[in-house]
Amino acid sequence: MRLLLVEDNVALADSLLAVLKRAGYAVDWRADGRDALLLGEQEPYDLAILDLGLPGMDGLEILRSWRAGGSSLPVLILTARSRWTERVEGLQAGADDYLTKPFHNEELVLRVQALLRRAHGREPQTLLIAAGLQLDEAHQQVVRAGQEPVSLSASEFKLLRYFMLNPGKVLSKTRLAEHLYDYEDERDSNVIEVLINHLRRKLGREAIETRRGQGYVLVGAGA
Amino acid sequence: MRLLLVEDNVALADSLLAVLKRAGYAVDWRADGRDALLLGEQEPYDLAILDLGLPGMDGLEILRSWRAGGSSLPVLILTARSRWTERVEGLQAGADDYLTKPFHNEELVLRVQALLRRAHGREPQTLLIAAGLQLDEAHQQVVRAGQEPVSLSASEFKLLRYFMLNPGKVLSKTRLAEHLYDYEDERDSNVIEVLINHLRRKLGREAIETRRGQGYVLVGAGA
DNA sequence: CCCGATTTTAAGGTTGGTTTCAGCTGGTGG
DNA sequence: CCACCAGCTGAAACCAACCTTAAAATCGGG
Repeated sequence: MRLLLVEDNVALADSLLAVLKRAGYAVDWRADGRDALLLGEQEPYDLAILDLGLPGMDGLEILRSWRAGGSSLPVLILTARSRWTERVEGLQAGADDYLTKPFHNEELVLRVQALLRRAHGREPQTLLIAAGLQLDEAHQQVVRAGQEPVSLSASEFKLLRYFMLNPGKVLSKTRLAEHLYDYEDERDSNVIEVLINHLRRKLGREAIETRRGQGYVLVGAGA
Repeated sequence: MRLLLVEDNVALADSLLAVLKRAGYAVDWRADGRDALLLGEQEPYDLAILDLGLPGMDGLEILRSWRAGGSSLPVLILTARSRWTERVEGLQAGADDYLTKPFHNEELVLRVQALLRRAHGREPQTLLIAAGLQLDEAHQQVVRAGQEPVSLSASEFKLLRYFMLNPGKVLSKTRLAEHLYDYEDERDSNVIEVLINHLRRKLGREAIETRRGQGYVLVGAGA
């Protein structure tokens, strides 16, 4: 799988490069819009990640230009939260998905995976399986092996997904909070505790163990 | 292994130098940011340790500059007080790990080891092995060769880790206390004795020997 | 704009880890 | 052999982390 990353912020680009490579993709990076435009036409990429605030040539122009040339290259757009009207424009211009900054690395990888699967004609398989649970991204619900589906709220879902991405690991409250809320403000609250409580109610008390002073673990296979 | 230490506080730098050298690394030290920037570009270091509060040029700038130049030098960041926005910036700027001051010397050495291993493609192994025990930092657990994992409380764990970092050595109660509690007031209590008692209960009575008037030793391999 | 659902805050209760304490044990020197 | 001192140990007291519940704020759809 070969990706093209178009991003002018060097620091961010570097970090994304690292993440994507670790996720097993070959990634080319361009900071300049014009370069990217050409590259995207010439090289057989499987997907492009496009930042909208670019020097030289705007991300949207690049996208429109590709689409005008008949390319169906899957495109994931990165946009700052402040201007999410861009998102609409982006989708109209032919983007396949978008992600607002700041975002979490896991989120990006998930989107990329989903897009690639979709591009390969497969149903974007959205079932994440761990600890005896199946998590269905499309319907925001969870199923325990052979039981009724459980419906979760948005944040319960996010939290559980993070657990399922790290099965068996001890996750600190801080880390969970960091993942749930796009970094920024430090929170002094017990939101996480409350959410854990909700999850335990819905999944069974034993599903999540607490390791005092360290964090929580989603426990294995379980009955 | 050759490290670059960038730290402007002379006292701290001195102490870190000593620690790192004792751990078997060759270390160059620079207090000035600009110097460090150049050095990091010119010399083939295996890892850099970077303080964020620097005169001349900020640690983050240095890091960004290195990354912009294409360097993949592993970087460990030191930051005061868990001002975690700094930390996020740091990681985004391409740092590989961070440590908040104050920290214990052993902690630093452990991180450095982990980073070096990771940089060499190995799984960042978190298993500390000594005296027939395996100590797993990630899960805060201890396993005796081929037996059930033993669950330890936070302070029991810290104490045992210190023993395992100094296998076979006689450690005085004072020294253990110093290590357990960030060098504050001299305590007149038997906390250590109590903790030793707990450890003996969980690991077996013979695991720790008493040297009357001197301290304790974690005893060797055997049964 | 209103209503129901979700998210966040707040408060009090519970649990379990840490520290202290008091009495005990056993080695050591006189 | 005794007295003393370092260390041992169980239990109480204390404290911080965590749980739980409910009410307040916020969000989203109609």
